[in-house]
Amino acid sequence: MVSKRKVSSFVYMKTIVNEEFHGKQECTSKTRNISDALYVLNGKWKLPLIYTLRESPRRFNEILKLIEGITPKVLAKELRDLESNEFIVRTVYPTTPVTVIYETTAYSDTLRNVLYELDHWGEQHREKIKQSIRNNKVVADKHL
Amino acid sequence: MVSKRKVSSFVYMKTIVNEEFHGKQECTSKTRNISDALYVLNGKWKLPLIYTLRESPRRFNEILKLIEGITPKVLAKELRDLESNEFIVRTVYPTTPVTVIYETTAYSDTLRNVLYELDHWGEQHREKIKQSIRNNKVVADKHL
DNA sequence: TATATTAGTATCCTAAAGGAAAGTGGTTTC
DNA sequence: GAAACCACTTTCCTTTAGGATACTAATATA
Repeated sequence: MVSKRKVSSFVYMKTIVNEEFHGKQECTSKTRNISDALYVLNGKWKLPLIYTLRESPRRFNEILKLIEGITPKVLAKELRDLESNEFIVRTVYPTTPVTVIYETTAYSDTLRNVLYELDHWGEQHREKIKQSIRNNKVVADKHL
Repeated sequence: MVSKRKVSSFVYMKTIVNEEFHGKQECTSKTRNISDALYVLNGKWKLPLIYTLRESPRRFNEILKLIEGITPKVLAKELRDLESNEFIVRTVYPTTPVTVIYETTAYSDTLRNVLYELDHWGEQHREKIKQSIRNNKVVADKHL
């Protein structure tokens, strides 16, 4: 009845593959965790996508309207990436027209605190930028 | 809105639930914070850099050795970016040869929780990946 | 027959990120 | 006079991210 796309499991992590890279060096071990996290989460869309899909499972065109500015090509690619890293699951229901539901896995729940802190920080950051603009300081920002 | 399409009751339910409990306006405003945060923090180096500079003020060549893989050109650019966003301060001491110290501002301290959660998540993520490799779940990838 | 809907692809393109390798200028030490 | 140190800069190059626009197949509705 429903079909799920076959995915080739995880992407190797650069830091694991390149053992000579991080390895036993004490100095880099402190930033290694953050670099590893960024390696799978980096980019403009992945975290916002996980955030909205964690709120609720959604369909392709629904996400397109929800995530402001994303194009179908980019969305399809990001969803494939997230699926291959087991953050989301794609399920096809054979309705007419077809229905495809994307929903987060339990693994996405481990990002809960990361998302919460980024959400919180982003909000106060925008407030700071607004304040800077009022004080005639010029700082680049995305939303006004 | 209720769809006239013939869908399984499962999907039909979800669509209604989505519309009633997760309005579109609300959702986009929530991902906006995260997008705003990513706008200034995105990239391979910024968060690892803030992390190490929050540990201790450091000199240019010191950072170069500490952050594995970064080149002087990229480091100089990233430091300029972080400075312009008021995450760090650059101070020149007229020694011979010249000494340049980079240190974080109080504003970088607002990223404390974000960094802590990313650090924590990255560590457990790497453990998960290692486990997957031991279980032979991983298929070859371009980074090999 | 014409149109709409679904979940995407296909093509083409630009800008930005990132990287390798060498060089710079001022000063001090050997 | 040569070499080394520091904090970068310069040049050239490749890769990746992201975006605009158009298009597809299958079905259903008007």
